[in-house]
Amino acid sequence: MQPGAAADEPERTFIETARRAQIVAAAIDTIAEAGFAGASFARIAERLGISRGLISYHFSGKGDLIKQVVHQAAEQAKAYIRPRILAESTGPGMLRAYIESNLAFMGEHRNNVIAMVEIARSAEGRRIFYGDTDVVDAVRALEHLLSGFQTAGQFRPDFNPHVMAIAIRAAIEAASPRLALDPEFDISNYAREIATAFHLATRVSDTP
Amino acid sequence: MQPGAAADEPERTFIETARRAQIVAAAIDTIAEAGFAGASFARIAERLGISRGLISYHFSGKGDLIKQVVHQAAEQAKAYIRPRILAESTGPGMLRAYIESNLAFMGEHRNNVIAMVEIARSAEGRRIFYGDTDVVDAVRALEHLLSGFQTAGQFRPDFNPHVMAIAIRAAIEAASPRLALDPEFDISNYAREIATAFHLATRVSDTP
Amino acid sequence: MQPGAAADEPERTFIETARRAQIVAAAIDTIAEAGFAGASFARIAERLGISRGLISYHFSGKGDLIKQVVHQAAEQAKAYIRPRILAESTGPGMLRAYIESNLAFMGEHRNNVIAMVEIARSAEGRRIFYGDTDVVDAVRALEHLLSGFQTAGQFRPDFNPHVMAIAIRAAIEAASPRLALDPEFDISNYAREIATAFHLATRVSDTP
Amino acid sequence: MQPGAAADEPERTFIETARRAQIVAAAIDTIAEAGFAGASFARIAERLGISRGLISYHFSGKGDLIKQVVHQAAEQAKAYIRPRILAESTGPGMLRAYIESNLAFMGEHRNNVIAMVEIARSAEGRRIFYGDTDVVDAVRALEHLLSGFQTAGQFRPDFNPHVMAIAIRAAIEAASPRLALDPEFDISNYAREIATAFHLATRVSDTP
DNA sequence: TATGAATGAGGATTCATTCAT
DNA sequence: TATGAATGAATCCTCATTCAT
Repeated sequence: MQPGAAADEPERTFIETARRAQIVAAAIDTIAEAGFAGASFARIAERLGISRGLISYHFSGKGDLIKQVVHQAAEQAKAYIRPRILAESTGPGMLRAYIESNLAFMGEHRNNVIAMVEIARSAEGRRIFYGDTDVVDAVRALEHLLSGFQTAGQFRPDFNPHVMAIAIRAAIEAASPRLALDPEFDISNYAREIATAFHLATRVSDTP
Repeated sequence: MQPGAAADEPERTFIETARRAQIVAAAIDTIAEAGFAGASFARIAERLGISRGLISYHFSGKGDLIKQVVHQAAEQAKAYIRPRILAESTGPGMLRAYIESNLAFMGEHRNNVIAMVEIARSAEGRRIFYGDTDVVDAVRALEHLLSGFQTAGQFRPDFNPHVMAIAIRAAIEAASPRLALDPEFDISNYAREIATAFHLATRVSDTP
Repeated sequence: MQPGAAADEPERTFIETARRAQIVAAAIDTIAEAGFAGASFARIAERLGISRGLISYHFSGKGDLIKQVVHQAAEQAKAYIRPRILAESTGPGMLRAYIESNLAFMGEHRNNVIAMVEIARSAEGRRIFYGDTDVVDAVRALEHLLSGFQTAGQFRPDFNPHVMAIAIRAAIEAASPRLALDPEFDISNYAREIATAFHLATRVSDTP
Repeated sequence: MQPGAAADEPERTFIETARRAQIVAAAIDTIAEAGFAGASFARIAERLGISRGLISYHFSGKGDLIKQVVHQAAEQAKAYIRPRILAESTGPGMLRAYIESNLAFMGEHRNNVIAMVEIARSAEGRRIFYGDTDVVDAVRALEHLLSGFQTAGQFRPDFNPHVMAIAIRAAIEAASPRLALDPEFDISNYAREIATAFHLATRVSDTP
């Protein structure tokens, strides 16, 4: 959850930065459309009307491009979600904000999220990020949130925060294929339902 | 949920049936091991010590093989899970049985489940099953269970059964990568936690 | 210098054996013609009128093919040269036989030798054979011959067998590019001259 | 053997001359390190911290650059070797000086020599110099030396100077890969041994 | 039934080169 | 002078599929 900055990034021209972003964006759309395995350099390049070689020119390899895809998508997601969580003060409020802002972001940036999920799910994608923190972070940060406020007494004390975090992330990510396939899928309703479900699953029990 | 037999299946010799089952089993293990994209005919054939061509001989294409993989895996899962659900009489009991038997089956047949999830998640796999019922069935059957007993007053009346079914399936399927990657993952504990969480999320509210 | 046999060679069909030999032969000619770097699968395949993929089908990679090229060429060379050396009884006789039979073989199998030298000289080729014995053997075997008969008093005692072996091999291999480029190059005359030169360079000094 | 200047060389600014020399030097080191095939413009440019394009700007093509590499290396070698030969008065003295100064230069300018040999050996390199005099010169000059003093009665009359020159050059050049690969290779000892060997091979026979 | 031979498309990547700036 | 952006050809390799045997 550390803010984006990496000290040793190579300096880049304006044009290069633009091209890289453009290619990353095209990669995101291509992955969302054709899946991770279907997102060949050829298809990405075709979408932009550039040569395959140019992608290799700007990225040191397929793995590099994929990493940038995830990085870019993750940064955007964090920028969207974090303030909405921090605007809340209670654990349950934050949990609801977490779920709803995650899904709201997904609704507004379908492809970003579809691409991330697609990458995370593919075996090759997991190989690229083997040992990388960025990916597991999503679950871990949520787990911390849960266990923190559980200790503070704002959540039911007898659930396993790790398991609960997995379940919540799974429910969020499950929206992704529906978004992609079902044009009538109502994501804000989905968000409300999920938030309520996990509110009930985590609240301190009401009877003494 | 109709039992395996389709009317227009071609007649098969004993040997052919055996070979097909053998190849499907090898495909399951290969997918579980190397991922969907990594499960080439070459690798599957190598595992069995047969020629690549033989797979093409027995299956009309890769899509056909994948369909059989899912079919075979799904049949086994149903055979395991259904009686355990039907042994229960109440809605909450059935829900708990659904969750726990699903995860128990996953624990005992890792590869079957990993393969199914791997296929369901891959874009190419989804393309193969586009419009196919087998895959959506898992969610739909659960949804029927929920809405049936919701009508009967055994579940909280104000949740959307479709959304809840998605969330439950997602939580169950999320166990798959953990099973594959984390050898210390305790699936029976995970099952208990998930069952409890969704029990709380679906029970009729206790306060008037 | 151990005879060809490798115990664990995979069994091969008649056709496969033939194809492999054919491809190796085409590779030899292509290397001789276009150099190591110029011997792409495409060019080799084109020469045979087969597809590029077929070469990949029969050989596990470029390195594998190159190894077979060297192996095949080396076996033929050994089969030609060894009996001619062993037919001699004295050190000087063997040395002359070594030089002359090497060069005679080169004259009769230009491409074989050109290919071997080309491979041995290219950086990539050396990478493939890094640590391999087959290649250094040529110098080492000669060195043993020299030092053996030097000890026996049949060669001048005060030369370094290793250095001398290098020089002799170099003189032999130097014929290769001439063979390739100069159609008028008289290799048997070259052989005689070289044999004489190194006879003089290695004989026990005639004056007491 | 004509001194460097060609009449129709284009005029060059100081900077251009410096850059060209710098690039040629980098090319030499790169070839020595990565082999001829491995010496791409990319690697050469990287070593200097300049752009690939700049090399294309200064040289009309890869062939041009390679020619300059050989030219520059050859000039340096000649400047080192010639005076050492001319300091001798007898044929055998000159031959020994030729061999020893060649090898001494190689010891002191490994990369120069390795690069030259690497180029001369590669098929692509030979293609570039097809019909070029610079390369054959090395052999031809030595051949003149041998035949001149042979006529003068200072060398054995019955050897073929052309063949002998080839053998001597080959022995000298054979040191190059050893220099590159074997850090313990003792080149001055090698030089002495070779010089002695060819002294014996070329001297007028001592017995009437 | 099963094999092994063969294809051809498509994969990422590297390369020398060109050109506007 | 020099750069950096871009190209297109060429590299090896893997894949699913076909077909004669």
